[in-house]
Amino acid sequence: MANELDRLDLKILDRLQVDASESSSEIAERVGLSQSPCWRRMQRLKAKGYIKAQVAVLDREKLGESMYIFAQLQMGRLTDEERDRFTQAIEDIPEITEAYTLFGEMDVMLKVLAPSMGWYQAFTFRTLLRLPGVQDVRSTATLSEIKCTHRLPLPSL
Amino acid sequence: MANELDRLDLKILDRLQVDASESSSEIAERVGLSQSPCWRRMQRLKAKGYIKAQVAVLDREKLGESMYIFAQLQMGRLTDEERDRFTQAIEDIPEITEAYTLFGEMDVMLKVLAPSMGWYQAFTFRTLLRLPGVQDVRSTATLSEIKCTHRLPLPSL
DNA sequence: TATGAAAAGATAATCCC
DNA sequence: GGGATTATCTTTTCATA
Repeated sequence: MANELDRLDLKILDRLQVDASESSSEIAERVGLSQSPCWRRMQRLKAKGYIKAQVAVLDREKLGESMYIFAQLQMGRLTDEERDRFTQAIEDIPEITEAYTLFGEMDVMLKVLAPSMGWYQAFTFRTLLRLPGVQDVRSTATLSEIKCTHRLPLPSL
Repeated sequence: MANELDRLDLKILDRLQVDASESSSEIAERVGLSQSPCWRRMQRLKAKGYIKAQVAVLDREKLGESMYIFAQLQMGRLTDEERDRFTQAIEDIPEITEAYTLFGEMDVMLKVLAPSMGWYQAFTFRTLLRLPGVQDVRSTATLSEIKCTHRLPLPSL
């Protein structure tokens, strides 16, 4: 991380992870600083890239029936060009919300937000299995959500 | 979803998913509205719960070495009380960023942000396997991140 | 009922210490 | 880093269609 962050910076980052709609004075008070230095730190944290974005978290259930499905892909050997097309395809499909390469026998883990089982069935055959290099898809549907956050645990708080 | 949302509301929600730091005038311009009706819609979307929170997205890599690991848990039968303790424990462990109950033979999928393999080894034996009802843990480590977002695909945009 | 315009209030951003 | 000032944006009110 390059320790250019002190405890106050970490406190600020963690507050922003929880609620980024607070004013700089409110955050300042929470972390024990006055408004202007706190604001300066926030600007610095954005400029240095520690804060990548500020986004609204929507209520998935209120926006319609949908379920997360984990899909593990087994991949064949890919040329650089195919790998780029694969990556780009994943970027371009909004229902794929996360994608990771894996250790072990399956090669890629996807998290897919599926509007329905029928949709996912078609998605598997018409989309996933046609992506460059995809040889096999193993899917695990989720039943319910226990926890879902993007808050990163910050060291030494 | 109860169609109390029109296309403008969905456009606003999607903008906020991408960048919630924009002013209401900027968002108004993007969706083709003037500032005050746009602002009122945003308020309504918050009040009705479509917008759950507004958070900063941090750069995980800049904040130190870490890797996501997917852990699939096989669970035994749980009493209601044990289930509550299990759920609470998951809530309380910040390194567990997501948790879902599953269809199929494994019962729970966790996404864990591990600072290191050594940490995860200890976490498996000292924490996961001691949670109420946990009988077996199968872990899949990720090698690299291809995509990671919380942006929900919104219908009819 | 929804919109637009405009005033009042709060916040962000800058300056100086 | 803190305090005070200015610029900007948010939020409320009011008039209009």
